[in-house]
Amino acid sequence: MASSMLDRLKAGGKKLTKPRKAILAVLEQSPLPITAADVHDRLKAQRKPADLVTVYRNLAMLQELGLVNTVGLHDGQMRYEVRHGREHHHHIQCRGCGKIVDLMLCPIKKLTALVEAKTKFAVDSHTLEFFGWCPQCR
Amino acid sequence: MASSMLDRLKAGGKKLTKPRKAILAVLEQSPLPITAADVHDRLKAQRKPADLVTVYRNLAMLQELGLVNTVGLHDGQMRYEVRHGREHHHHIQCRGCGKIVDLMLCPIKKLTALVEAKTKFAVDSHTLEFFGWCPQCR
DNA sequence: GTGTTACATGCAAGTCACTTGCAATTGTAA
DNA sequence: TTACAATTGCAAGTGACTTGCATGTAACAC
Repeated sequence: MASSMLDRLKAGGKKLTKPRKAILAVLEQSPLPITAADVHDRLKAQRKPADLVTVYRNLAMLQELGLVNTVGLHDGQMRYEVRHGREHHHHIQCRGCGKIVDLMLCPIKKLTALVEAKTKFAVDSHTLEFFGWCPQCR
Repeated sequence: MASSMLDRLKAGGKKLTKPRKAILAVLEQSPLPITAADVHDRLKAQRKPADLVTVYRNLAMLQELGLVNTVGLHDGQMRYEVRHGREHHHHIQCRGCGKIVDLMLCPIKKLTALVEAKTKFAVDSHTLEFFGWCPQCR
């Protein structure tokens, strides 16, 4: 696990419990954003089961500390991905099979100043997700 | 109500019931996307109450016919806005008070071809929402 | 090591947005 | 006016996520 993550946990007064370490490991092993239920299932598969509530609480905590990003794809559940060492990016999801692919691009940075000028808001984040049909499903 | 909406309903074999007309009117009167609960409340305020289930079913139907857009802002509920006569656009929401403002811009069209080339997906839609702090809340 | 304590966990129950089953109602077109 | 399919309202169900609370356990001091 990246030591920066351990440092951030320590700085937040968080303990390194067994379930917590297992949850972090699952997140780090996943190249794509996954749901709380996914994390729960993988913990069970690895014979390190933790309560789904514990998963939810840890994901919320990691998000507050800025260690994970959330990805909402409008299918009624949040997905989570570790932030550490990864560039800001977006995703595309297939409407057929649900497959998610990373898109290592973001055209929004240049736009933020324009949005701020138009709205007088202080913009602090944005979401951008694409939907369509993957090669297998179209 | 825009006659195109009536035409589309008719073409879809839909009846023009009283609750349905009232729901459409509420949507058309709202300049910003609103939730099913919002629609339900406004119907009650207008003395044209309809069951929340009826609201949900009509919103789903209108979305299928392409007469309304859905807007997901990651607060656990969908919002709906009529499509008729409005350009494709996005939104910004205040993290403090929840206020939503229309952003009449979209930088994504030009990007779609690039995304399709990179992923081999057939892109058919995208979501883009901004979050920040409005002038009153920051 | 032992003790202390604040943070964490697991279970049960609760919440909230949304959906489904079904009997009763109502547009619509013949 | 009749007939039938679409629609509605109510009740109950679903699924993601949250909260309350008693028990468990890192982490730090001794």
